[in-house]
Amino acid sequence: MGIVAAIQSAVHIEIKALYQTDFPASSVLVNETKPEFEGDYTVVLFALVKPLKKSPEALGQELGARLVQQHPQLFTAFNVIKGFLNLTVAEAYWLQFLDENAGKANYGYHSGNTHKVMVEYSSPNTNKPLHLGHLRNNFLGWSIAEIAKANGNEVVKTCIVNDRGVHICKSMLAWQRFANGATPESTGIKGDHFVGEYYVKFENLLKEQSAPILEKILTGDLTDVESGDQPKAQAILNKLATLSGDKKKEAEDELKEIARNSSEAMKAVRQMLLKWEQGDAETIALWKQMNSWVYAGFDATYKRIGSDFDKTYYESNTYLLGKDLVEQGLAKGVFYAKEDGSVWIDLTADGLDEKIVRRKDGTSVYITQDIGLAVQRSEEYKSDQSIYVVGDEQNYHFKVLKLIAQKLGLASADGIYHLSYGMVELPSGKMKSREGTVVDADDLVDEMIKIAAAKTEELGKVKDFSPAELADLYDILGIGALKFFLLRVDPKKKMLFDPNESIEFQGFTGPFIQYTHARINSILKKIEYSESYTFSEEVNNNVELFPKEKEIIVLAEQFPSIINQAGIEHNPSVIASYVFRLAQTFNSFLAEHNILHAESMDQKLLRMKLAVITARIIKNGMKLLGIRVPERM
RNA sequence: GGACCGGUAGCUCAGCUGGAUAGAGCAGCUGCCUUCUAAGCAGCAGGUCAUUGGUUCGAAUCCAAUCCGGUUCACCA
Repeated sequence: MGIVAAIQSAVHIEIKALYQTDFPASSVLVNETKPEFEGDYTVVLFALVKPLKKSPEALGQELGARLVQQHPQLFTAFNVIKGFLNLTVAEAYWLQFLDENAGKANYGYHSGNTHKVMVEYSSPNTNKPLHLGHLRNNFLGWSIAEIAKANGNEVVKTCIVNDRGVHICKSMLAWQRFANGATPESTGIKGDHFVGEYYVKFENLLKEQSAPILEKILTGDLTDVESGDQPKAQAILNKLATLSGDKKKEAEDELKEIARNSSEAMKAVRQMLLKWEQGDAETIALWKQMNSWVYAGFDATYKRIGSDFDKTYYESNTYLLGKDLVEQGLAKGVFYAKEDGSVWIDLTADGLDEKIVRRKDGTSVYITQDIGLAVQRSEEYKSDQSIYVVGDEQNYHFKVLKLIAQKLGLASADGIYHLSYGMVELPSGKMKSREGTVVDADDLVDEMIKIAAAKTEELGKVKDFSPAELADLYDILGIGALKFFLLRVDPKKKMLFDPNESIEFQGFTGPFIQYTHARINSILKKIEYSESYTFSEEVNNNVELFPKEKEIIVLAEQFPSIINQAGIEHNPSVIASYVFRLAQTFNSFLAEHNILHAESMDQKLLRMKLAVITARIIKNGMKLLGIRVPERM
């Protein structure tokens, strides 16, 4: 039991004893005492004042006295200021805590939760390389999975690869037309980038072809427009003159889209997709070939950034799923069919809209496939929670997904959790692939490692490192900085990626924390501390703690509950903030006190334990973020 | 138009189950390396917590309205 829970429990017991009133322990509000007051933890009394019919001052005095009297092993002093009961926790408690935990390799990690959690993340498209947005997704997904494990859960990491569809055919078509048989091998270009180039080539072709069509449409001439789109185009044209501002822009974009769809290139792409669906040998062969190039590229990137999966699903295998669910839904009356044969669900009662679940041609739409996959996976793994790490532009999609699953009565429905994260934006605005403003993942990682190398060399502390050690260090620092930068903010919120700030190695950054670890490690080495060292039987309750020493212990004691909190909130930034605060506190302590040349043997031993537990928390905490820490730097 | 998310220091972000004088980092300014790594430490300065109203002992936090920004509401995925 952590100290906060212990305080809550003690308050619960003593209030019952004093006033025969039962407050659930968990309802007792316990905060860290602000530095300007005397004490470690504070019980906020206001909520208790009214039911107990006591003044805050009287209640504080009575309760404080009683707590100190009844729990001398926990509390040694108290004071009451306004409605706040500040408690000083016994030094012996802190020392014992330190003694019991400093040697634990897995300090902070929980065990024994029986939940089976599935985390789906990454979900790349196989038509272009990974970019900055994917990095946030990958880092988040990986970290969430680790945090779930650290909370004692069994975790399965999955990935659904979007390996089929119009966008893939675009790259394929461009390759057929422009590549002259070129391959990643023949050009020396990484596979995913190679394929991405053809995607861009296709987009350029499309731009060329659709521009004149759009011009013609705007003159009112719809002869180039696909017959199916003509009524829609006409309707937009009719109201175009009456529109202005955003509405006008929207209408123009729709026309642009129609023009694009009417181009020869798009017709060819749709033809190709049709052939793919029919299993045309040549098309399938090209598709396999190009995807294999992309996978080789992805694998290399995943390896560098430390992403991995227990199970990878491919949309080409799953896109037909969900059909029988439609039948089930119809039978249950959850869905209804329209005259044209399409199948829908009416979610207006839930504040949403009507949603199609099967097209009139009988094929299933994205959301139906997703439900089908959800069912398949939950049957395969029997997980009780599925966390989907997907951008917040799909909030609506997942709301609908969960609702449909619930209405169908699927066992896995309630376990669906959409970990929605905000977009990564640049100082120049949003990343747009069509405008070429995306930050490429590989380039970014290269850049970070390069900067890590430059900064390290500049400091000149690594003269005795071997080339291999150096390369590893630069990796640890560069990727660590990047991961920390992307994970330190609340996932829910959109974030700004300022390149200048991301390469900063000072302050609230990965390298700052890594540096603290290296420093501690260097001290421990000088003390000749080793992992096999055991602290038992060395408890010394006569040591008086300095404020900085106590601060570290108080923080260290919070680590398990921080992990718990991060798990409940699905939020790695909780860990990032905490580890930073701990590192900061330790550095401050180091500036004030000496470990090697401590005032006494007892003091030295105590500080050694502080160093050990701090280093361990940094290491274990950073591991939950997917960040390695160096032994020296 | 409906739904959802956000607006906190010059910048990037914490804090949001209501609690003490709203916190970090960066940038700016002062100090501190013959003493365990200065990728560090100590300090100064910087705020109408978007606005208005409400709820109450107490509101950055809850409610309502307004303003601003974003996302979404496809027989796309």
